[in-house]
Amino acid sequence: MIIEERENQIVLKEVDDFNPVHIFDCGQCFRWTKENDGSYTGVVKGKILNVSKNGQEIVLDNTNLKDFEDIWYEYFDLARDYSSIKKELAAHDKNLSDAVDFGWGIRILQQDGWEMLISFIISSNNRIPMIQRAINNISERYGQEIGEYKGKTYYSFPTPEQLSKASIEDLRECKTGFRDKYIFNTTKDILENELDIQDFLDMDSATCHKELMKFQGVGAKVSDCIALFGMRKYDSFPVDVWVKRVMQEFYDAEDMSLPKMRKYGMDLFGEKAGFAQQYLFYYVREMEIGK
DNA sequence: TGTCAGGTCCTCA
DNA sequence: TGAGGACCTGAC
Repeated sequence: MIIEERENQIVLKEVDDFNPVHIFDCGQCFRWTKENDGSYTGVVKGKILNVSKNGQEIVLDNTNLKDFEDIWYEYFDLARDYSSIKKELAAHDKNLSDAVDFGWGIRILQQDGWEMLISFIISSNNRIPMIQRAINNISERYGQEIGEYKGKTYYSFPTPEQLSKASIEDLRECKTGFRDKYIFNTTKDILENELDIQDFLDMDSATCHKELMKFQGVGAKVSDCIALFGMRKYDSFPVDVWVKRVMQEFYDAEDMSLPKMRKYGMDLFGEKAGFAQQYLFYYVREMEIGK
């Protein structure tokens, strides 16, 4: 990978496994919006970034070399060799190989654990546009104004302290629905017990999964998503309706319960279960396989 | 008008 | 343990 600094931009050349569409549309994040020109704009760590693919180049707009080194290199997981991961997964079986070919540019973003916790609580029994809207409402009301980009104002995701200013009714007004009390209680839980989200990153996967489920509104699936996308637990295997479908279509899994399906997937793909899940999930959802 | 969506919680056996 | 129902919301 070659890194080139231009005016207010960083350009990445010769990146093998990086496609903004795959990365931002594979269901791992909710705060990147697609612009009319096909690029994506989002907010991370108080910075607004726009990402586009121009031929073989990846263009990161509205940034500089320092922020690239401090934030974006880690956020986009650029130290990881996705080619070798894909090679290993593709060798596992034909279906996974097809899924990897289809979503070749997926990378698992290293997102903020606290933001993932609240975001995936909102995701339960919900649709993606509604999830995005609720998170945006929360950010606009309780986060901090970051600035403008191409005429639009952007806000940071609120800290636990900032979000604690919201009542259950306030959260309902943000269109979180019946999850309002889950968010309220989880936020209160963190502040009152002085829980540090960073501690979850140091836990082993099983402990992390179990501890996350102690928060109200966090069941097995949501816990796995938070662990995978916010806590670097790459052996997590979130099982939702889509993954259940793919396991039955591709892997002869019988109609088993979700906890059993979770174990089935973790046993099947081992320490790379999270990566396998992402390629499979993106593949079946885009192709609407098994629906 | 009824169903359904990237689940979780609660209740009851 | 496991099954069954309720649950905000809004798009079809």
